[in-house]
Formats: sequence, structure tokens, C-alpha cells
Amino acid sequence: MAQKVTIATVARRAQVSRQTVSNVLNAPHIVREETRRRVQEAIVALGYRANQAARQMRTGRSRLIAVRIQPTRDGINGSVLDRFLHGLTETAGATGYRVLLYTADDDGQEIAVYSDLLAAYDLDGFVLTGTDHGDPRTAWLAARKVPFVTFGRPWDDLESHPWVDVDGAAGTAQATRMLLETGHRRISFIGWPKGSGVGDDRRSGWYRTLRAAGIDPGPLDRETADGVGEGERMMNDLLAEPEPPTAVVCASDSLALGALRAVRCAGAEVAVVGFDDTPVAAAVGLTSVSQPLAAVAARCVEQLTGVLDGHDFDSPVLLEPSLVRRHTA
Amino acid sequence: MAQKVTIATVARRAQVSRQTVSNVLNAPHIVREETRRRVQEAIVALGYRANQAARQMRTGRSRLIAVRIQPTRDGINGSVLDRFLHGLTETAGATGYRVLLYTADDDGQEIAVYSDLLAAYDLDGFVLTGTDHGDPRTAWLAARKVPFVTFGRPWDDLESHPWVDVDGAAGTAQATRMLLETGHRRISFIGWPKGSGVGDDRRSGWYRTLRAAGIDPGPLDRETADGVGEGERMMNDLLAEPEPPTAVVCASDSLALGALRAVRCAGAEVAVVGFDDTPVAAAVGLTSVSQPLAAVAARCVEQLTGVLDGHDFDSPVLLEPSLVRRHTA
DNA sequence: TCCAGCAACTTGAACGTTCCAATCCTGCCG
DNA sequence: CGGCAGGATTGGAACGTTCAAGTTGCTGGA
Repeated sequence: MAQKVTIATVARRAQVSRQTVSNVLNAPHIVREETRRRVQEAIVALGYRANQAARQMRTGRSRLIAVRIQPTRDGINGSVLDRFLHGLTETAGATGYRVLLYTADDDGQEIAVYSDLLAAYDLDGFVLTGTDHGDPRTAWLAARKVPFVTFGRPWDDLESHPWVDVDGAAGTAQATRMLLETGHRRISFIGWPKGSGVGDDRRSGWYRTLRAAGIDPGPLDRETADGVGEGERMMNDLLAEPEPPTAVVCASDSLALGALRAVRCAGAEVAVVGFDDTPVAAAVGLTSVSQPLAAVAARCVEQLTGVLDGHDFDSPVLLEPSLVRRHTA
Repeated sequence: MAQKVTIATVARRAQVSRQTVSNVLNAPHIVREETRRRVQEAIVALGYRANQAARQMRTGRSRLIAVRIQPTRDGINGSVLDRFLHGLTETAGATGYRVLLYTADDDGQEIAVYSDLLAAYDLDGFVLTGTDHGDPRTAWLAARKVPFVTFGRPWDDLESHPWVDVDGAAGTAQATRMLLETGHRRISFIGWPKGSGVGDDRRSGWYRTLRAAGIDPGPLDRETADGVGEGERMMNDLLAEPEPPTAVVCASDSLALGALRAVRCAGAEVAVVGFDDTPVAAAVGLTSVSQPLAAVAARCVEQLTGVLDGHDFDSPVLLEPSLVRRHTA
């Protein structure tokens, strides 16, 4: 292995001082054109890379952002995180940031991890996914003025911190509109019990669209926990009605998959739309609402680096999902 | 925010020198019992955490390991990586290591990332997934004596570097044995074209088990690229035979899902077994061979930290997968 | 009595970078 | 032609840790 190339090596070769090399890297405009070129040539020739640890020690910034990786609670929805992480890593990399993973079993433990990461690694910021009403984590971070973004809007105060989210209501509205246009009138919704921010949001798009079309959504609405079995049960329930729906919008692909199974078993003709466009949906040909995860990730990084560069945080970002049409609707 | 707590703060409070505090942390045995206790109390009282950047600058070690996150080529198999990453982060965390992500579009770019990460972040080691015959990445890393482990055995020379893998052959053998025991005789295999290490391995378990049972596997074997559509096509092909199989083992859940669809369309009665136990398998009730990903991740970290601590690398690790029985077999 | 040997602890230096204050140019004005 | 403004460049110090080489104090053998 060749000798380590430091800023001093570059300086010697370019016949300038250490500081000038540093300036070329961090404040190019204050260095004279010709000197800058000479230094840059030396950098390339020697293959110099700034040592982060040293830089970090001086500046207190690590160019590292942390994301929690969850234990894939529900298998189906797991791969959403996967795609999100990829997008995050890619966008972060483009601006010179790197992504660090951590795990935590609950909010309390997660906060302990924050303080560890901040003290030991001088972490620059955090990306949180899935925040709840009155989340203790965002409160902790905000109190210490640690930069962070959330994927998922804060359900209490929309202006409390930077966030990026997908407009779930717009997604279900789009699905419902499409079904209305294909001639459906009795369009059910199988979603989660009221009270969860994400779930209520998704339900509302369907609800409003039906109302706008002059249809009473009331009797068509169903609530249940997430899961394939639950979806199947609810769909069977709906099929047993005197006037069963001809289409159903679901709050997740798990529910939709269950519904689909019930429909097929019964030999019925009911259009089914899921949510999240998971691999499962692609595999079984399920029409589903797709979250633009790469874009979400990109905007998260943007917001975070914005704050890190000292800007006040931009307005939050709400992205439109898109409907991926397959065989089931 | 309170003043930063450094080793000097602790030293003052415990009435010892910096170095003694450092020794308590890195070589406790050379410090007198009573002194050690005093220092440790001060550490706890002040909430001291060693600054990694400073430590790294001196020692050249970052306690960081890097893993590539792939763009989820094939959606179905994506979530495998997800679970692997979680396991990795968890096990690494337990020994004081952290996991850093990176992306790369091809091998050449990946090597460029290595050299960047090594120079800028003093990375301690890499975890590679899915190596090929004559992989340029392992060669590059080995040439520079950078510690790394692969998830997936090196297909050329089994002793060339530490690795952890799942015994795919044992998995398909187990599936085939189970099918034989349930009375099946004509058991097909739908796998990838010969030449890929992983694919050949999975095929061989099925092949050997059938041979051992006195059955000629030849006419039952099928080769195709991965994918749901491919699986469906191959299964239809098999069903059109004069003596169609009564069961089929597949090299992936994608293929199995396609096969399953063909079987159901044809109204046939054919048992289907997939490979990887992806969320899709769980969702549709597909029997599948499950890789012990958490264990794989744990052993990867073990191997890597072993090398980092200066031990010669242990013998490679080959783990047994298990068969998850659901409705399709 | 003297000092070797050892355990326990301390001190100065170094890792590679950036901050800060100081110095060196260069051209321009009076 | 001296002085001065201001841009370009430089050298010393500091970030928090560990390494290497010290110092101190004690035990025990000649």
C-alpha cells in the first residue's frame, strides 16, 4: 500500500501551504485561479481524499445521517423500507453524505441510540419513518436542536418540523375515481380502525370521492386490523350483503390480497385495489397505489441537508402517489 | 446543551490523568481496581462517550462496516436483503460496530466506492452479498488486505476468504424428501440455467435426492430465467407432458408463484415449493425454503470482527435452511 | 545500603484537518 | 515614491484520542 496521502502531501506537490489546499476544497473562490488549478491537479494526481475523521474533529460535522431499520413487522410491507433506504443512500451519496443504520425496539431505546450516535459519531441528522401522535422521539430531537426529517407528516402540528409525506388521500381518491369511471357505483373501502393518521388519511380520499359522486359511503365502509386474513374476512362479510360491492379499495396490499382471495373463492367479479405497490402486488397482478419512494427519499435528504446548511426549513413536501393498473381493476 | 464531555473532563473528576481514563476503556487490566472504579463512576456520572472521530484518527479504525444496498432488482427477492440488513445492524451494534450503506451500479463503480470509503472514512470492513465466479470485487479487496466477508460462498476457491452461506442444496433436498415422503414420485425442478453458482447448488439438492430414491431426474428438470411469467410458462410446459409431475420444487419464490398460477389455472393438483420464504410466499400460502437470515448476518459480523481483532479467519460457515410448510405442499 | 525490577500512573507528541491571526504581495492613490 | 487597501497565502494552534516514553513509589535481593 502506498503512503497515505494527506493534505500536506498535496501541499508539497502543489508548492503551496496546507491551508491553501484546504481552501481549494472548502472555499475555492478565495483562491487564485491559477493556484487552484495547480492544487486540483495535485489532488487528482495523488488520488487525495479528505479524511473525514480529521475534518469531523475540527468541524464537529460528520456528513453522516442515520436511519432506523425496522425488523419487518409485517412481511408484505417490509420491502417499502427497502426501496426507501436505497433512494436515501443514493441521494445522500450525491451530496457527500452517507447513511448509517441503527435498530431499536421501542421509542425509549431509540432515544438512547440518538444520544449515543450524537456523542460518539457526531451525527449530522436523522431520518425518522412512521411518526405517531405525540411522538416522544421528535420531541427529544427538537428539544436538542438536532436536525431531522420525518417520512410521514407530524399528526399534531404540521409546522413543527420538516417532513415529507405521500398524499394517501389523493391515492385512494385516484383509485376511486378510476373505478367510478369504469362504471362502478358500489365501491367499498377496507381500512384500519379510525384513529391512525395514515389510515384515516387513506380512507378520507375514498370517502370524499364517493360523496362528490353523490354516493353514500356509510354502508360501504369496513374497519379491521391489517393482515391478509383480516382482508379476506371483511371481503366475505361484504359479499354476504344483500347488495355486495362491485369494487373495493383497500388501505394496504395485505388487506387487498385477502380481499382478492375471498373474491376468487366466491367466484365473484369484484375489482380490487391495494395500497403500496409491494412486490406481492406486482407478483399477483394486483392493481395498487404506488408511493414514489425514490422521490420521497430524495426530498428527505434535500430537507435535511437544507437544515444542515443553515437554511430555515422549507415548507413540508406532500407527494402524489400514482395508480399502477394491473389485472384486478 | 451542556459542555462537551471529553476524556479530560472525566480525568479531572476522577483525579487521574487522561491516559488512565483511556486505559480504563481500552486495557482495564492494567489499572488498579480502586482507580478503575473511580474512573468508571466519573464516566457514568458525566455521561461520557468516547469520540469516535478522535479515536479513529489515532488508531486508524472506525468501527464502521459497509454493506451495499441494491436497487431491489426483482421485487420479490428484495425483502431478503431487508431482513439481512436488520440482522447485520443488530449484531454489529452489540459489538460496538455500526453499519454504513452504499450503492453502486456495477462492479467497477463498487470498487471506486471501496477506495473512497476506505480513504475518507477508514472503513474497517465490508460485507458483500452475492458473489460471482471470478468476482473482481473480492480480488480487489483481497489484494489490498481489506477485511471482508461475503454472504455467499466464493465459487472458485472455497478457502480464499471468510464467507457465510446457506446450504441451498440441503434446502431443496429437504423439500424433495418431504415430497417423496408424502407419496410424490414425479417431482420436477424449475430452476435457473446452469452456470450460476447459487442456481446449480439449489438444483443439485433436488437432483441427488431423487437419484437416491431411484428416480431419474433428467426429464423432470427445467431451466429458465427468474420471474413469475417464466415460472408459469415452464409449469404449463410440464403440465402438457404425457406424464406431468405431481409436485415441483422451484429455485425461487418468483418461479414458484408462476408455477402455482399455472397449476391453479389448469385446475391441476400439483404441490409447489418455493425458495427464500419471501413475504409473497407467506401471503399466498406458498410452502418455501427459508434462509436463516438473522443467523447468517450474525455469523457474518462474527467472521468480520474476528478478522478485525487479528485472528486468522475461522473456517467458513454453511447454515441449514428450513422448510416452512404452508398450503401448497 | 543500594539499586534492579515492576506495577501504577503521567506527560508530550502525534493523527489530519480547519480556524484564526498574521504575513506577503500587488496595484493604486496622493 | 511612500503608504495603504485588500486579496492571496501562510504558520501556529486546536479538536479528542492513543502511543511511546517517561516518572514515581514500592519490594526485595545482593
